[in-house]
Amino acid sequence: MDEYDVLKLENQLCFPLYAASREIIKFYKPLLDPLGLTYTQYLVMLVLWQRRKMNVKELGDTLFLDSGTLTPLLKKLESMSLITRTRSEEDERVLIVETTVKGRRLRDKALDIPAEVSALTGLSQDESLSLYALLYKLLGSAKAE
Amino acid sequence: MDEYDVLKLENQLCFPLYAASREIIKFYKPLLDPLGLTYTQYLVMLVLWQRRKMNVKELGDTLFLDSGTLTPLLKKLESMSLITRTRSEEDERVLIVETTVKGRRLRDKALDIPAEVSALTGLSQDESLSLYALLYKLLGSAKAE
DNA sequence: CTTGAATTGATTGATTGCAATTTAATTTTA
DNA sequence: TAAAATTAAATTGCAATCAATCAATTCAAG
Repeated sequence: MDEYDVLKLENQLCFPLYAASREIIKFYKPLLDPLGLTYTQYLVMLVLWQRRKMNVKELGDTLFLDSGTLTPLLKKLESMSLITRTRSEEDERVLIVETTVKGRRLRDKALDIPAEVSALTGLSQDESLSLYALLYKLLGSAKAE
Repeated sequence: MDEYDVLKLENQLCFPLYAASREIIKFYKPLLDPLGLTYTQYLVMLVLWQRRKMNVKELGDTLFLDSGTLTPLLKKLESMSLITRTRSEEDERVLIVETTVKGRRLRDKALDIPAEVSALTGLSQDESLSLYALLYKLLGSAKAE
C-alpha cells in the first residue's frame, strides 16, 4: 500500500457513479427514440407530466439543471409542440412552461419504459431500493452545500 | 395509485443516479481548478498515473469512453505537456498515450483530493462501500449487454 | 419616490458525450 | 496472394452541461 493508492481509479466512488449514470442513459436510448426524445428531454417531460405547469426555476431546482441547459432544451420541446412557453403576467421575469395536448398524449407511449430499464439494470428490488436511498442521501449533502 | 405512477420522477432509479453523478463532479471543480484539470481529464490522468503507458482503446475500455470523447481530450492534455501521443511501431493504427515528467509530477498535487471529496458526500464508510458495490454490479450488467 | 440589491431567464464559450461515418492499417479467408 | 472483413483512431454533427455574464424586472431600505 503506497501513498498513491488513494488515487487508484478503483478506489474512487465517483467513477462507478459517473460510469453507471452514463450506461443507464444508454439503456434509455432505444426506448426513447420512438418517442423522439433525448434522455434529458424525457426527464423534463416526466416532471411536466406530473405537474403540467411549472416555471423554469422550479424545473431547474427539481432536476438540478440551470437555465443554460434548460433554455435551449425547452425551446426544442416547444418546437416539437410538446410544451408551451409563456411569460407570467404577475412577474415578467418568470417563464411558465406547460405541456400541450400532444405533450400529454406522449405519456401513454412512455408507460412501459421504467419496467424495461429496470429489468436491464440486473438489480433486485432490494438492491434498487438500497441504491436509491444511498443516492438520495448523497444528493441531500449536495443540496446542503 | 394510478397507472402513471411508474412515470413519477421519484420512482425512477435513473434520476438520482444521474443527478448524484453530476453533483459529485461539482465537488471536484474547486479541487481540480488549481491543477488546471477538468473532471474527465482528471479521470484520464488517474488511469495514466497507475499505468503510465496505454493506448486509446484500453483507456476507452477502462473509462467507458470512446475516441470521439478521448481524441480531443488527449490532444488537450498533450498541449498542456502532461502526456505524449505516439503511434505504435508494431501497429500503426494504435496510438500510445504516456505521461510526461510534468504529468507525473501533478500526481502529488492530487493526493488530498479523494479524502476531501469523500468528506463532502456525507456518507459513512459502510454506506460508501455499499453504494460502490451496487454501482459496480450495475456496471457489470451494462458491460454484459 | 429612488437607488441598490436580488431574482429570473437568456446568452456565450469551453468541454463533454455519443452515434455515425471515414480513413488507414492489419488480419482473415477464399 | 487478392479481396473481404476487422480494427483503431479521427472526424463530424448534435445535444448536454456548466461557469460566467448580461438584461430585464421586482423588491426593499432609506
